[in-house]
Amino acid sequence: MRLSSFADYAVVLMSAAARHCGAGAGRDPATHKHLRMNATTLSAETGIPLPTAQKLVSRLSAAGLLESSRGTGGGVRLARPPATITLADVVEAVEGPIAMTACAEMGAHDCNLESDCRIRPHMNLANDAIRAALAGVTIASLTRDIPPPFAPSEVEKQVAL
Amino acid sequence: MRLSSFADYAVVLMSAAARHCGAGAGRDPATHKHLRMNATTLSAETGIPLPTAQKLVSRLSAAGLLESSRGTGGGVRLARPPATITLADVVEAVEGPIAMTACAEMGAHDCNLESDCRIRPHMNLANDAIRAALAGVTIASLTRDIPPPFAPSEVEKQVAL
DNA sequence: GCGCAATCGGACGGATATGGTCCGATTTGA
DNA sequence: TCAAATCGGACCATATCCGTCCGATTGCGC
Repeated sequence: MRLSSFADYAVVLMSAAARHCGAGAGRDPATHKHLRMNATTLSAETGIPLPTAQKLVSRLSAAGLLESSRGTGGGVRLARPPATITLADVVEAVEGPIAMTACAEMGAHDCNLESDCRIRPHMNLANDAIRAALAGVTIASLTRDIPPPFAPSEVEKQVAL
Repeated sequence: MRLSSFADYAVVLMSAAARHCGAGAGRDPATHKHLRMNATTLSAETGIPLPTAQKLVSRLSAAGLLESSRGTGGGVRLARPPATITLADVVEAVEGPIAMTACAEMGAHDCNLESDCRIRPHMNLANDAIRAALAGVTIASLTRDIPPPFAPSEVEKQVAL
């Protein structure tokens, strides 16, 4: 009943990305510097190990939450406004569909007594409630509240910052 | 974001136990047969592998959800009325405290920037919502609805019943 | 009072999934 | 055209979880 550390990291990473470069923010015409973030920058800022950050960027891009540009000066940026991205989106991007029981998954019909299952509708109800809870929190809301520059939710085994 | 198969099984097992022997149901004075369920019976009825069912019984007993009696004719029964046992209780019994992030756990203070964490309160909010969703479903509600004698929620790799 | 049988309880080993590391493919800028 | 920097995917170590087994304990029958 705990989300994977990947999902946890993903939330932190998306939050950091939202703080620096919103959707549509290409490059600053004045400074001519890129507003995009790359995996290295995000890693340094959040404390997430670089390889893990790269993997997360990859998955989040594949899920359509980040837009990536390759080559020199490339990087990633949010594909949508932070207010339209929810925790449910992020979690599903890295962990797959939110389904507490295997029953609840899309095309899963492995349950041998599926038609007679009494507790399944209740499970689905709870499942929907959980998804709604996650969908109620947007990335935008995570960037508000407290000023400090960075704030990893958990960097347990990270000794040195 | 999926609960372990242990937790899934535990729900099925508790549901089966509630269907047969409610709290306080000792032995039937007429038939002189025990109303208690043992791990073997529960296993046969739910399709849960016997060793796993034993393990679940053990954990659920330790958590105070089941009362176990050893020796010949022993077995287990619900420690409380089914209406007072929720999915949250069962899940916590077998999976530990419901905490999406490591931050949210009881005595976890591993986050190196704990005081500055901006997303933690939001996570806790979502966490509470999830727990509330699970706490809203009682074991008693799982025994209603549909008549068939048994109904495992998922017995994926179980070929023969 | 004693032995037996049945049960719970904990310990061990294998398997799956996760997290971390590395190298190659691709693209932009000079 | 060359070179640098980036994303993308493949590989391996680790940890957790699941399934199996054996021992400890208790109550019944003799």
